Amino acid sequence: MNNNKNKINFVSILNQYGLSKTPFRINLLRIFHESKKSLSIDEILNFTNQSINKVTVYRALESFEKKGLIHQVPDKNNLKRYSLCTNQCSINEHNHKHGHFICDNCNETFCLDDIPNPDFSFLKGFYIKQLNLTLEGLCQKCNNY
Amino acid sequence: MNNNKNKINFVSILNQYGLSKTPFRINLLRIFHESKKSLSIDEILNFTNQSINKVTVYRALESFEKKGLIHQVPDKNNLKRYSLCTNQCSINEHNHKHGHFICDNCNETFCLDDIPNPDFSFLKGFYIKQLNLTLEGLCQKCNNY
DNA sequence: AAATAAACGCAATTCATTTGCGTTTGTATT
DNA sequence: AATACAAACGCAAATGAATTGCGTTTATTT
Repeated sequence: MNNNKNKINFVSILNQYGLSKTPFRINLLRIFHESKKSLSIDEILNFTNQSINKVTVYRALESFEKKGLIHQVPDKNNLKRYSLCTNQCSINEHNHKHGHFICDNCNETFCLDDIPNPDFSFLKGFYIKQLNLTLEGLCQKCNNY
Repeated sequence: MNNNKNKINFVSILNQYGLSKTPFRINLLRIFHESKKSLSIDEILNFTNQSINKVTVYRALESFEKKGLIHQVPDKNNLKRYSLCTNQCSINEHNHKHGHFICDNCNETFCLDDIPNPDFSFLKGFYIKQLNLTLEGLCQKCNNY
C-alpha cells in the first residue's frame, strides 16, 4: 500500500506544538494516530507496552490538551476521554465539529469525520465554539449477528 | 397569567411512572419542572430547603432515571447531571434526539429541544438508538458582556 | 558539558459516587 | 383504621478516578 504516505513524523509534530519528546509522549501520539478514535486513560495504558505510571498519562494528556493537540470528548461513564484534534487548534481555542459513534454492545468508538453540519442559526446570540456529537446504538458488527 | 394552566400535579406524575411519593421526591420533580434546565446533585441540594442527605438525592435520581422520567446529560466536569425527559421514555428504552449547550464561561447547560435532525443515512448497518449532541461555547449572556 | 526546566514515579490526598445496614416512612392488604 | 411488607432514608464506611506534593530522573537550553 502507501506506507510512505502514512509515515508520520511524530517527533516533529510534538516539536510544532512545543511539547517535549520523551519516549512515552512520542508513543502516546502514535497511539492516538493509530487508533483513530477517542481514548480513555485505561485504553491508553493497554495500548502501550511501556511500563508507565497512570499519573504520567494524566499529565501528558493535560499538556497535550493545553497545547491544542488533543481535546476531551464526552464519555458514557464520566471518565476522561480524549481525541486527536482534526483542525488546527491553538492553545487559546479549540475548534471542533466532531462526531463519534459508541456501540452499546462492544463499546467500540467510531469517529465520524464528516458529519453533516446541522443548522444552529436558531441559537441567536450564542457563540458556538465546539460541537460534540455522540451517537449510541449498535455498530455494523453487533447489529448483524 | 395562566397560573391555572401551569399547575402541574406532581403527585400524579410520580404515580404514572410508578415512583413513590415521598416529600423529597415530590419536591425533586417540582425542582426539575421549575428550573427548566439540567441539574447536578449540588444544584438540587441548593434548590431544596429540606435537609436532605446527598445519598438520598443520588438514589432518587437513579430511580427517576430507571423509570424514564429523567435522563443523564453530559457535564463539563464529569459530574452527574440530569434533565427531564421530553419524549415518552420507558423503563426499557430512553429515546432522545437531545441537544445541550454548555457555556464555557458560566457553566450553565441549556436544553436544545428541537434540533434539526442531521442525516445519518451514510451510517449503513448501524442502529442508532440515541443521539447526544453537545455544543460548547458562550451563551447569550456571557457572549454579550 | 553544565545549568535549568520539565517529566516522571511513588505515596498520599481529594472528591464524587456507591454500598451496607439499621431505622423510618410510604404502600398495600385485611 | 390497624397491620404487614417494601421502599426510602440517614449515617458511616468503602470505592475509584483524578489530583497533588516531592524527590529523582530525563530532556532541553546555554
